[in-house]
Amino acid sequence: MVYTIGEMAKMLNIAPSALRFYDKKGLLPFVERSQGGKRLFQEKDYEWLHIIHCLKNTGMPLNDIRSFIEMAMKGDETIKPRLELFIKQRDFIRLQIAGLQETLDILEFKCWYYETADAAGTTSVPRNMALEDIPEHLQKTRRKLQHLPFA
Amino acid sequence: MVYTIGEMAKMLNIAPSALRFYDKKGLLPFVERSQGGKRLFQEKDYEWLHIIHCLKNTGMPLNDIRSFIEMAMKGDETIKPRLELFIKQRDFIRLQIAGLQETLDILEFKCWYYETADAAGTTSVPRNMALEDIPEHLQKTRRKLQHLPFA
DNA sequence: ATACAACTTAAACCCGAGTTTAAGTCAATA
DNA sequence: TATTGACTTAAACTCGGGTTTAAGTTGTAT
Repeated sequence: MVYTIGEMAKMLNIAPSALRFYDKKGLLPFVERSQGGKRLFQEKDYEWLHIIHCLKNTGMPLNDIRSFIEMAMKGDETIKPRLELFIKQRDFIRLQIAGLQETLDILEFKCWYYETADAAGTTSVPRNMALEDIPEHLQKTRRKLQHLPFA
Repeated sequence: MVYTIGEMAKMLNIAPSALRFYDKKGLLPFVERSQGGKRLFQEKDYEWLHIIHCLKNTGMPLNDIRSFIEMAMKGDETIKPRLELFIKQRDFIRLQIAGLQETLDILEFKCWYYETADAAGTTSVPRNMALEDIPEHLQKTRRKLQHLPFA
């Protein structure tokens, strides 16, 4: 079963122009062409594109994805660099999650803050609330935010 | 205590040009000027900038941050829109974290996969390994990745 | 008073990640 | 065979988020 670029784009739920763009950037060296020059996507290409999608989800730049694809197509001699690339990306994602978790703590505090302010009609109520009157799971964040003002 | 743009930039560990850029985009309406037109950053402005930094960390676009700053400066009449903005951003971050967690699972599987391939000298070893021989915490991800090829 | 570093602005430039446009080709159907 | 819709390319454009450059000003130290 082969697919045109439009069909494949629909299956992936992205624009055909994005696929052409990836191809131009060297991310799709595996895609074959018809006599007339049209791209012919195979089943296996869908899997490649799925991998590309995953890597994109991790925030990996297109250039790095291209390197990975090139390496992966070379076979077993490139196991080590591929491993290193994934380790780097894994560590990067761990950091990203940790950062977002801190941010989420702050946002949850802010939500409580403004819900309380909304109920009271003024931000002075949550702003001046004693630490022990604040919901327990927010107290740690509140202490971290000590040095911050109202906002 | 007031600071010049250069001092403030150093405290925040960003380029002065970034601060001017934020100012131009309307993110710093609170910053005052000297007679000569130089920006004078106050202690409280550091706190504002800290908030901006947090919001940027959440992936909030500068335009949304500007709205937030404008609202926050207006006082109690804008409690509700600020609350809504934070709820929106909190939910967005929750989704972002969930997505990254899935991605991390995949990357951890890939790291194991290539470590095993590296030890064996070929990807065929992890590729053809029976599900029950795979480390337990990776089995779920492996099942999810069933439909994928080698890579 | 002058030099000098650090500031000011507007405008141009850069980057990644695409989208849009223009001009042309392919191939299935009427 | 002519039309039509989906494809092709190169090049221009977009957008967010800045950085760089050029020309000029401030204000402090000598």
